[in-house]
Amino acid sequence: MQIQLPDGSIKSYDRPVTPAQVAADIGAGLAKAAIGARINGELADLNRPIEAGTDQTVELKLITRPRTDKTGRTRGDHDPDALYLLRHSTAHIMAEAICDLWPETKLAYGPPLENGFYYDLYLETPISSEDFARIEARMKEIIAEARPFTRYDLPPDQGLEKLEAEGNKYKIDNAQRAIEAGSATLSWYITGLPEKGHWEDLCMGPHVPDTGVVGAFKLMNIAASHWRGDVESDRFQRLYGTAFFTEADLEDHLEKLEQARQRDHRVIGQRLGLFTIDEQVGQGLILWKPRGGAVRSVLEKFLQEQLFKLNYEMVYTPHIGKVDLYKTSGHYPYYSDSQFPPIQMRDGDEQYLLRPMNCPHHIKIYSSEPRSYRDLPVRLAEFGTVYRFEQSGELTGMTRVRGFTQDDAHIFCTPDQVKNEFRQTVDLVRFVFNTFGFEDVSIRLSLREPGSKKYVGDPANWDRAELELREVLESMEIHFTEGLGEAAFYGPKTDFMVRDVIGRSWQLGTVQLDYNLPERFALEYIGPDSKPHRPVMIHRAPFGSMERFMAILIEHYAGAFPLWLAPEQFRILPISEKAHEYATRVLDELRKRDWRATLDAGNDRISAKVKVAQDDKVPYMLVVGPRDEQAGQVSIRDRYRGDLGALPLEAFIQQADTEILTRGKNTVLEGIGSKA
RNA sequence: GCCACCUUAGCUCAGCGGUAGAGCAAUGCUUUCGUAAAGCAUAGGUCGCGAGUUCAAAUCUCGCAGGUGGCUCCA
Repeated sequence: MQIQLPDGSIKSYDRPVTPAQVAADIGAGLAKAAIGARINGELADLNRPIEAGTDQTVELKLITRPRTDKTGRTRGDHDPDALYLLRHSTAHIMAEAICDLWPETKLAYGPPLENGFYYDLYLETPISSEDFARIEARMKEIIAEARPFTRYDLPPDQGLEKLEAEGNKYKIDNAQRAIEAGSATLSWYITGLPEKGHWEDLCMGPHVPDTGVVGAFKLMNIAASHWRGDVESDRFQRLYGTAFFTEADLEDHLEKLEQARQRDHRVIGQRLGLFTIDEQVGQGLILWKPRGGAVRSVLEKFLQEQLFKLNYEMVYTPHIGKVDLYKTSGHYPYYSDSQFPPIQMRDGDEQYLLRPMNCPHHIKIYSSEPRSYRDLPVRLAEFGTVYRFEQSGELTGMTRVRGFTQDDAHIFCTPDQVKNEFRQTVDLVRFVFNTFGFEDVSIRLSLREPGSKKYVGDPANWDRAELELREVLESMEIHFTEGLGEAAFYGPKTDFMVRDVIGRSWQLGTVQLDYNLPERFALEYIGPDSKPHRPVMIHRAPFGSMERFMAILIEHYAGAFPLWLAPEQFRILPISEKAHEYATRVLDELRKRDWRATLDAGNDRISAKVKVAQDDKVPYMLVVGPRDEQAGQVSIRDRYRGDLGALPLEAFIQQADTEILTRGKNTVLEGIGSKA
């Protein structure tokens, strides 16, 4: 058997070996550092025998604990494989500790995650975060014992028999799934040695060699989860934790989490006075304060400018409509659970609904007059506010709310025009995202779940729509993932997803293809043959919703909006009251241009004014004193670059104007560097 | 909606059975100052809301509301 190592070198063996033995053959240092392996790409235990015929070549990559620097931090990037093994094993250690403390615990499932691990378990007694210290203390004991993880395998029937005898239905379920997925055996891991091991868990592995490898860990939080993700099924307690090879790495991780918290749009939104939520107004209802409103208004103007270039037309429609409208559209029968209940009129049976979507209103504008094929595409745009009754536990800041404004538009076009219109809207979304410098955007083709009853319309239309979306994305060479069951109820869509500071993924922009609503509303246009034809609709929103986009934008810039977006673009800081008159003249000059400028007329010292303006993340501070007044200049301070020196007021205005018009591509005094 | 936790001054937080505190912000006065916080003073709180236990509740118990993290959901 040939073992090929990542550097290309080959070692030959005439008998089965384990990665541990290969590591030992290479060197004592490697043997000590190794904690697992990839055998032909598969993650495996260090002591897993490598099975192969004599003439076969096996690729082996040893996974080692990281090298650390003087401070005990991992050097370079963390190895995801090493952390995966470590965290998986830590999950077992936590599970053992919990079973020690609560012997009636029934374990279910405990995988590693990107940043840690969790274990789902069934236990009547609620575990609270106050119990974490006890659990952690027991875990530390297990780690101090440096007990080996020892694997053993049983054939499926014997294994199931054993599990039946133990009576844990969740593990039996796991085992049955493994067998269905084609597992030849069922495996257990003993934390300890077989002859004296006292704790074991059904587990596919792999694991680190022993519990002593875990250098640092922390239980993070506890949440409810459900067996097989089914709300009706048994409720688990899910404990989240994280683990690293060293204390310093763990501390760095916790520090990063704390920094992320400081970037959180809810923290910054409060600090910078961008928005507020009032419980008397209602959960999930955003009140945009003047500074947030300033940003939003720039965003809306920016987008409208783009839309006019693409021949969109603005429309305005009310926030409610009769229930019957939504029966026709399909919203009411299909999604009544997630809508605010209907408004019942005093007399008669009439009911109105707060609209969950804007499309029915726009459809009625389309159908309010006869349409010719010559008029198409018709592109109707509106910053349309919609209301959805999201579950209370789902609401978060500005990212998940109950009332929000979509930068919505509906394109009505002929079947021939679909691909072109779709391509154009995808380009628009990409242009928007590029403008704000979003780089970590993933694109998802959201398709229907085969066999589900969540969708309206003719399957043939669905097939056609899904195929068209796919073809356009491929022709544009866009990399995308597929999301089965993520489609809208009326059609498939392309979603643009970004992550927030906590790592949660949110849908922002969306482009949706819809053959069904034109059908349900019997929309028509007259074709060149003088006969009526059915148009196709594209629903699209580049920002998605103003609220969610704003949230992501706040986090993206950590509240430091670029000049063209900043709620307060300039703040004039007079050195003393003697300069107030000149400062006011400067202020007037900026405001004449509709720029968002303020004057700090307080009697603080200049350094105090600077500090406050820095904290408020104002892009440019204009320091003015007698010197500046005499020279007709302003002393410019940039929030990042500090004191940029002085410029004549007119020259500064010109440079700032360029920075605003180019949306930050050219900044004031760029490249000049030296102080004036 | 489910589970755990949280809710004290505008903000960040301390107090955790004996009747409310700090820093920052605010307001006033002094200072008139050249690039990340000058000094002094004043004001500000039914301790989320409602019950209960107790001689006594911000503190203990229960209910409700809102928030945070997950789960589920997400047109």
